[in-house]
Amino acid sequence: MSKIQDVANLAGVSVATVSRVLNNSPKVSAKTRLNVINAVKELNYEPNLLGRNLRRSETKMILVLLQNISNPFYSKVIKGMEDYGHKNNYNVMFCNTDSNIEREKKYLDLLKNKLVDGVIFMAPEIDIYTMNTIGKNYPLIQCCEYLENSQISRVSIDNEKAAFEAVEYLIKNGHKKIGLINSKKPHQSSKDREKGYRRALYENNIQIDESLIRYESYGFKGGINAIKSFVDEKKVPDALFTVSDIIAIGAIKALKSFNFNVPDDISIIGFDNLSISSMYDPILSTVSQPRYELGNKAMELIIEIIKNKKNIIKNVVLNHQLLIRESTKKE
Amino acid sequence: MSKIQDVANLAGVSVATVSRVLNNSPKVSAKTRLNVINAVKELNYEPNLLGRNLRRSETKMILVLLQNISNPFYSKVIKGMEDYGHKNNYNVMFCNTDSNIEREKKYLDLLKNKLVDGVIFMAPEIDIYTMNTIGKNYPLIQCCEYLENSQISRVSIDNEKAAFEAVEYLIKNGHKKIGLINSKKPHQSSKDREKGYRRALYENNIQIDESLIRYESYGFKGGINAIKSFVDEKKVPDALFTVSDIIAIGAIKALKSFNFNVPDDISIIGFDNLSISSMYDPILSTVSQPRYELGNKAMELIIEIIKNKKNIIKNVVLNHQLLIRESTKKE
DNA sequence: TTGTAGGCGTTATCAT
DNA sequence: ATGATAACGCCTACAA
Repeated sequence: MSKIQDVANLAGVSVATVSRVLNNSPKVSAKTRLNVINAVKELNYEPNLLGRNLRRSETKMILVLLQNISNPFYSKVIKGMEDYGHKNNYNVMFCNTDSNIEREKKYLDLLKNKLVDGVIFMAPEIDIYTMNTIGKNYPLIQCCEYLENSQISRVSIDNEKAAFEAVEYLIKNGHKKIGLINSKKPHQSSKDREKGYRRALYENNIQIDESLIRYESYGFKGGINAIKSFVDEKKVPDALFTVSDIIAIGAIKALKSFNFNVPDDISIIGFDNLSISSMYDPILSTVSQPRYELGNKAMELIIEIIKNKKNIIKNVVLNHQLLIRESTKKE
Repeated sequence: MSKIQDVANLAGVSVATVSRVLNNSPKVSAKTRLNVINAVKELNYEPNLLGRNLRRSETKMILVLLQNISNPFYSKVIKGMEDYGHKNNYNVMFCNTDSNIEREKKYLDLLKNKLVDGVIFMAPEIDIYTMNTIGKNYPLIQCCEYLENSQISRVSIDNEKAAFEAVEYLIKNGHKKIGLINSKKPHQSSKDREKGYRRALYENNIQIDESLIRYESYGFKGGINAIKSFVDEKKVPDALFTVSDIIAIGAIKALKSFNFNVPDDISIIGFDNLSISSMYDPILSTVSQPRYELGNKAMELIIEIIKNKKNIIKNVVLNHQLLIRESTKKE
């Protein structure tokens, strides 16, 4: 494996000149540059970036911490991050925390150990104090999910408003007994979506019936369990808002098994517009987040912090969209 | 940000001793070790791994190249890789190639630039010659998908046999007009699955009817299109084998829209046992790959290569499983 | 058991 | 425009 000195020898120049050529410095004569380039080719030279990284004290690598990479929600967010990152010569590394705080902390060591230049959180597990402390010393951004009141910039949608609109749509279309299936885990987005649900009922003079609210695991089974418990209690809502598509799909599957028809008997609105939601039968009405843009923006913000070394706290809110499709009955 | 020298100063020892403590060298007196540890804590010292990596010329980082991280097939494979990697002090980095050869080559630079210690391919785009060449100089492994006859170790299932068994099951249960929906992209696994399909028909004395075979995009739409074309040609099979669950689900969705019942009118067997396949209605019969183990083994192999520096070509074949569920009619 | 010092491969400053 | 050389932070002979 050849190193910069070998190239220098072959080209008959100093390592400094080789380095200049490699880094596109303008102060190299055309002739020398050509010499060097030929030597590089002849030796099949590949710069050892460990040396460069140490010297420059940067890695051009961003770490993205998410709950689990296989969550379909992330796919477009990831794309948005990668695109912006690559355009700016950054590589992006995605790591699963599995909602495990120890694991998250382990990954944060990559930051402290200078192996990555910045971290984007998509589902922070650490407490707000730790997050703020790390954020004082290292570039940090929160994307989609976040700790409220933290001193760390974030980009997300307005979850409260989105939920409000979804539930209001159900109300405007004649539904009265509107249930909520929320996640057991009290993420900020879930809390906000529940707030929106409650406000929509409140502002439309519908008494909130706590027996129509369920807190379940965030997934297919959560939806199934919620429906089972509604059926058990012989009190099935005439419409449902769920904090995720995957919960909604579980709910639909369970409703079918109890011979309820969606949307004729029950309307359902999910959240996130996952690809599966348009494959399902019926195609799910849902709230769509601008996932690509969320990722893109998060990457923009972190690179900005890295470059500017200063940290102005920003709360970027992007627009969501209510998608009405087959799982909701129109009045 | 403190460095090793600061710790040494505070502890009243040399940097060598600090380094020894950090690396758990046994030749440090208990007292000195304690001193150092205290100094480390007091200064909140975090070693700069860029220095270490350069010095040791390793990063303890494995790069996994896959088509797209959001493909649900990968989720458990990824978990298997991470678990084995972490247990052996390796970090794992997953990157999307989007089936783009340029992008793949770009990521391979991380290997040449010494930023990762090895690469696992899950859907190689580069040609066999390039792969072999790189494999001569750097640790490489193929997982699930692979280039046949390459000089690079791999771990996968026996796709031909798995397909054979699936199709034979359909035959044994009374189906005669058995269609195949394959992927347009001629990946090795798809080719092998088609081989298995053909062999099953052949060995059971069923004439292969090429008009029952479709090559479509690898996804939901592929399944839909295939069914549309069968219906257009007024020649719908009485059973279908598809090379992926997601194609199978597209097919089911389309069949429903044409008022075919699965499995009463048509039996379908997919491939991969994606989580969505057990959420669907009907629950999909499919071939399950030991995805966690595939990932685990691939990681084991690459770490082995890295440690041993020698490269014995291995073809590891793990066992698949035919899962018969709701989308197939029993005779 | 501990310290000294050289070197990993690169970049960047300062001469020339 | 080019070269010599000192870092970057760490590890590890080798010496003591």
